[in-house]
Amino acid sequence: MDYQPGKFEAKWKKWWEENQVYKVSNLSDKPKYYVLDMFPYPSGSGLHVGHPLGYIASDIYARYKRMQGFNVLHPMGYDAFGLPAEQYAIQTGVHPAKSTADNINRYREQLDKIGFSFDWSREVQTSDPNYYKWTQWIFLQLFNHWYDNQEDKARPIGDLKVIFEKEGNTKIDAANSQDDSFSAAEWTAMDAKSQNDVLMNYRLAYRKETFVWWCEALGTVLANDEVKDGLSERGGHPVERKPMLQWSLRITAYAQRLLDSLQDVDFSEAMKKMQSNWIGRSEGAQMFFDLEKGDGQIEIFTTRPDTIFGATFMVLAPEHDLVNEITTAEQKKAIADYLAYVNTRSERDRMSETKEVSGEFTGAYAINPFNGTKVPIWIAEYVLKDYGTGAIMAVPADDERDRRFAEKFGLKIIEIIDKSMHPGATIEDKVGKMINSDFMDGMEVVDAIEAILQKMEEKGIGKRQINFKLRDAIYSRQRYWGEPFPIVYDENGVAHALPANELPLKLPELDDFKPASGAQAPLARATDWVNLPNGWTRETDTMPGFAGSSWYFLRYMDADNDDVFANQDALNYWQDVDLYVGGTEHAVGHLMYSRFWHKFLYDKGLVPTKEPYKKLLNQGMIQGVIESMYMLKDKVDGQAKFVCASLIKSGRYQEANTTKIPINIDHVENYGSPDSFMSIDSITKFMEWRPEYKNAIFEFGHGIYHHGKMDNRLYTHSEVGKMSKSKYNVINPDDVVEKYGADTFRMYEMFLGPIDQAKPWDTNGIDGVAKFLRKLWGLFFDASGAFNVNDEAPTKEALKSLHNCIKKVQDDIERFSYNTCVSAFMICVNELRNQKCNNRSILQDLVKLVAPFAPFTGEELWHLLGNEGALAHAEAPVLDESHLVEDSIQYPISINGKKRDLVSFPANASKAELEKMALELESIQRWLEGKTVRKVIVVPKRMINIVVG
RNA sequence: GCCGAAGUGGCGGAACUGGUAGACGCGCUGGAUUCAAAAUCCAGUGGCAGCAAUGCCGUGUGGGUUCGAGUCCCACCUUCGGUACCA
Repeated sequence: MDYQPGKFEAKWKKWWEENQVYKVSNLSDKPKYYVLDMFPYPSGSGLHVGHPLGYIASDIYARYKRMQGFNVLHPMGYDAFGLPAEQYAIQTGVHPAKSTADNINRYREQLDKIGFSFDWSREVQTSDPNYYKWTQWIFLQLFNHWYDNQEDKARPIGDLKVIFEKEGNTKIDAANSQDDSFSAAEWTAMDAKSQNDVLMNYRLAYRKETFVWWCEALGTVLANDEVKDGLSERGGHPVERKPMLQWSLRITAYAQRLLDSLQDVDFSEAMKKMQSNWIGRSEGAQMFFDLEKGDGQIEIFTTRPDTIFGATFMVLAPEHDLVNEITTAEQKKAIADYLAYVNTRSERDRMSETKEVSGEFTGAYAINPFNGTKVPIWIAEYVLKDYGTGAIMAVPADDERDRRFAEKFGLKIIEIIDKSMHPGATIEDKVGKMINSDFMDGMEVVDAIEAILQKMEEKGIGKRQINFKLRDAIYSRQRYWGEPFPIVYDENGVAHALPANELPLKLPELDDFKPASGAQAPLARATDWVNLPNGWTRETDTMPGFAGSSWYFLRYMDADNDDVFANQDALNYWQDVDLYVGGTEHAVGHLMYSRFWHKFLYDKGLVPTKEPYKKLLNQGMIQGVIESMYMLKDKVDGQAKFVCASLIKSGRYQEANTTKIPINIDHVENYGSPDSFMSIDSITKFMEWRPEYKNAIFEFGHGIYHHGKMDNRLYTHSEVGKMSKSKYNVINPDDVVEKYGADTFRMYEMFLGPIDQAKPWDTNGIDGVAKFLRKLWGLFFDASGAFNVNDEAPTKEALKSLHNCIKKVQDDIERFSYNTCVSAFMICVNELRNQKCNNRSILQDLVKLVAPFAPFTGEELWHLLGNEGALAHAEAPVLDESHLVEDSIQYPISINGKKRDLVSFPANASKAELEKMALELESIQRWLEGKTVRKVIVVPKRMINIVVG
């Protein structure tokens, strides 16, 4: 019988489901193992060939561990809230819940076809009220806690009230955004609203007017990690800095712990680096500069307090609070003009022109606390409101930006470090001898830093401080399709938590999902829902995408629980995720947030581990080949004709031959000459640049691609890039599964290369894997096509082939080297074929060994062999090294490191014997003529090297 | 700029702790089978020279360490990913 996976895949899929083969219990004597995938956002375009890569890798590991005797939790779910569904709703009126459900069904169908061993009874959907009930609940816990820096953990907000009553806020060391200090008496004298306003500045989930990234096109604010290069990560729309009243999460309270425990997790170095850069810890000093006039002070942060004698001016961020106050009458206009200029500039402008310096003098001066010199105070864009204190002391002698600024505006530069002993050293290297620096003169930089810190503390001018780049996470989104905040406001605008028994607070029904007027979220339209009978109102913003994904892995442990987010027995059994598989794109978003939530829950005693993920495996992206756009140089009917190769290649050219498709224009950007080739992306840009081409049409050439030859008027270009709908290079796994079978698809994705490497999808090689599965199948059948295995004792050579394979595959699975596993299988099957092996015990072990990679084929053969239960729960074959023992070993023999012969010697030969035998070889003798043997290196079982001179 | 990863045949990639470079697969070439094609099977396949045995050269570039380097060290080049007026 031929290998026809289509004939049995559906059967086993059904059988697995009916027998709940992959359902896993929280009660087991076996050791636990938790294999998790980053759950997908169910987009409208379905899965492409890149999505399953990680899922296949994790599934192989889950199946492998299961057969090794572990109780394996391997769940799947959907990150179901999100912007695309909402935008689709705005365009079409289809409710996001409906389109999301449709997409989920499609995803499920696609996933099922690939044969994953997910326990679907634990499925979660973040948009399900039974799930987001607990997202809201955890949010309220954050709302009801503050962070005690002394104890280094979160504590209930009630504790803080007690502290304030006793001693005000002057002694407590808490993570906060409270500007003013107050005594116990002042606290007691405050009215309820003022007290609540103060408490808000200590909560781990707090509401405050802050500068946020506002995206006009999306009609919502975005978090730091959702903004890239001044554009929104989703959609690539411009964003601007804007002060708004928003909810935030005080992730900064956990900055140090998030950094420290990176040491305890098994993430790639690159991933750790990315996270620690994002956290951005820097050690330095906080210092105060008195203003020349009045009794105000400017607070600055610097990592180089030693350079203070070179501080010849100061710079404030344009948005700094003091700017207005200190600007002198004669500079008022200049400063106002500069601020106006700053306002006209988009974030993108600001980022793209970092070489261009701009700024303005406030007219005011500050006093250098060490030598009493008067230094002018400027404002400039290059100082950021967000970082440090939004103010710096500028040391033009040793800071690149300060120097550029000083040079442009003719400010004084005082050299303070003699780096003549260290040519090429930069300020980062912290080397050199101090000069012009009073008591520090002659000191090495590192000693100077310590000396000035001490002096500073003595004089009370400043103190040591640690600063982080990490910002608090903006947690409000002006959207419909997200978790509603379980928050209501009283008539004074004070935020109150909904009582737990009112959770989940469900999303109200709407038929218009567009943002309401101003920066109001769509929910503001649901007036019945917003306005409560007692005159209170609900929060109308919703939570961001990372809310639901910050804790979903915990819900899988106990997915149906209505009383708690997951019960303690389940949490204590499953503990944490042993293996987490997903893409690097979540390095600073999801992974940071979920680590933060986990640590908070740990502080509360609600989870047993400090970190959620023990090991992280990043799968590389499967890329598509982006084919160029060809362009005919001449015009037809007054219109330029464009030919898109990717459409031809994707097989849609037939339809395209007869259809003319207008080009979509959504980018505005100049593009070069139309005579050169263009990528499909750039064509849209080009069209905008040259509107006369606006009505040009796609024409799909035929005959061009098939013959591998280009019309000489056409230009071609192809590159590797992201697989995406807009690039017409998406490969649908369904088609591959349809054509070759799920197991071929699975194995081919693994065979493509190392799992963590990005690689372009290339269907060309898939035949090799398909052939392999046919050969494997063929071992079980005779020439007439009848199932035929024998029960005799296996031959020595068959055992050797099998156990070689077991050894290699088990080693390689452990180090996630799946591509080499596949080649080990190929080698084994080729050998068994040559041996004409159809021995039952050999083949049965082989089936068990390939089972994690090829579950459908494995299951079919397993049952053909007469087994009853599910292959997934069979025991993995056990390696017996005794089958691998060799009588003789092939030794490469080298002269001076160059291989000259390859000879087989007995495996048990001693070093001396090997040396003697090697030297006596005729093939070696001829190289030794007239030379002296100086040394012979023998590495038993490896090689022999003869050194002559 | 800074941080990280990677450069190996025509292609995807192997070589785990320094020890036979190119496993396995694709592609290609020749052959078998076939009326023919597909599929299948067999053989070959890093480059150069040679009928061959064999020799020389070969892991981005240049140097070094070593009996021996794709692997270790130094300098550089290229590509990809992250990040960027972070004081």
